[in-house]
Amino acid sequence: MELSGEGVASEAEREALAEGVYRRLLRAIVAGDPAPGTRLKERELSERYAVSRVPVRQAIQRLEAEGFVMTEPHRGAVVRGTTTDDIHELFDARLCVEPFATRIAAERLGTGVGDPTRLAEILEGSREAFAAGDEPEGISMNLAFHAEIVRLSGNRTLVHWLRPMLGRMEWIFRLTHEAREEDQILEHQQLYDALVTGKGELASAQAYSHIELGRDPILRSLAPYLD
Amino acid sequence: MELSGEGVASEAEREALAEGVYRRLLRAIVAGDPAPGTRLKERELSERYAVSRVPVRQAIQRLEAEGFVMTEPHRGAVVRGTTTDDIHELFDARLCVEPFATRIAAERLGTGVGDPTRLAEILEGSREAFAAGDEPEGISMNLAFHAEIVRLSGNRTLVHWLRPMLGRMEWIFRLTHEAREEDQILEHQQLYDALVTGKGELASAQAYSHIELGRDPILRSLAPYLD
DNA sequence: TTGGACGAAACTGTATACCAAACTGAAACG
DNA sequence: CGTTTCAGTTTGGTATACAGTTTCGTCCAA
Repeated sequence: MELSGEGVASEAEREALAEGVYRRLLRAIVAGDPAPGTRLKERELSERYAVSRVPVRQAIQRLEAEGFVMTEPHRGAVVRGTTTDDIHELFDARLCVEPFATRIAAERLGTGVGDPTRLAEILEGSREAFAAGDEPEGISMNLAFHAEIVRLSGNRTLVHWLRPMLGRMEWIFRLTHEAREEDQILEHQQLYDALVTGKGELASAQAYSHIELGRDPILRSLAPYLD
Repeated sequence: MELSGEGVASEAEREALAEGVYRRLLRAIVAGDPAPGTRLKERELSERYAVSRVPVRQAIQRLEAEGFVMTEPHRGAVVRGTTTDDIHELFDARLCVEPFATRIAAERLGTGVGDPTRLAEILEGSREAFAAGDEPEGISMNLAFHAEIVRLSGNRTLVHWLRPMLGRMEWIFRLTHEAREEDQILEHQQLYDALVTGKGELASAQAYSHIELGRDPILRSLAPYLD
């Protein structure tokens, strides 16, 4: 399951080297290897990935735009730590985008615009992954479910906004193992039902509470990792 | 009135050259000089701005992340044209962010968090600018009003999302002269009153209808410029 | 011993030159 | 008239160099 690069196909193969560095670096940061606070040194990275400094800088610039690193003049990029406020900000931002996108997606699906097939496949896939005990795959699938809903809203801007947030969510879930597996699947199923039957208001409200239900457990589980 | 660079001070002086190229290029695009469809040639720009290709590429990358240009592999960046769908997408995205941020800002202000002074100054400034017949300044002020509300939500992610949208709004207003001056000022005043008295629900609803009221006039005025 | 001044090393920000791959457009050809 | 080829242009990427900052360790002095 490829998390990034959905919906914005043109970006996928663009600028191969910088793209590759970005992808590997993001994966590494999400995995926690360059720990928060670590300075990302251009020369070091360019040697590690066997490219010149240019693609490295492009990748870092993109990571900064998406909020994963912070750069200061002449001091380069450091991996951003995460505070309680950051988590709240993340969840608030999701509450802003996802219920809104869900309503639009439901209204579109209700009038026959858009195809919920992929959404159903993802939902089924996450069920199978968790049943098989493959937590990482289940997490990816769950996040892909959210991404697919926003994609079904047909608004590329919202898709664009969601992507880095899902990266942070992946980081959170991998760190905490706080997947709320059964609850999530149940809520996703209800959300799916409301979506495909075109019940925009209901679907939106369910998306809202689904996100909000995750906040406190995550804040508790994440507490030891927060700055 | 500086439109960009509010709220994210650290980005202001960072990477001076690339920042300058970005700023001048964005200003030029918003002004319509490199018309939509124009290819942005790195060498040409680096000569025009008397810098090397590196800062130019950084600026272009940023413009792409914010949606002002589109790049394809080995074909470089072209200024994005605007379609009717783009306008709808822009307004939908604003409807997503601004009412949400407005509610939070109102609730914060209602509990004494945050300072509405700057908001009041901006509102007064726009009134004066329009009274003095300075339309560009009035437009900038009006957009700054929206930016300030989102800033008062305290959510940097939302601020980050809003910035490029205001750039596009500025482009639209300068092109169409569709400022709805009196209506805008009146609606802004009502919005301000609801905000400072902590009426989150009301303020949010007013933000929503304020944005929605602009959509149709703009679509009509903008029709000749759309692809 | 501790505090601060000093200097070298490291790193970023930028410029320049260069190469390969890909695209473009026009001429040549069937 | 349509297709193909080919040279020029442009981007994507690399290597290298250098100035300005920051960082860090050392050394001197109180």
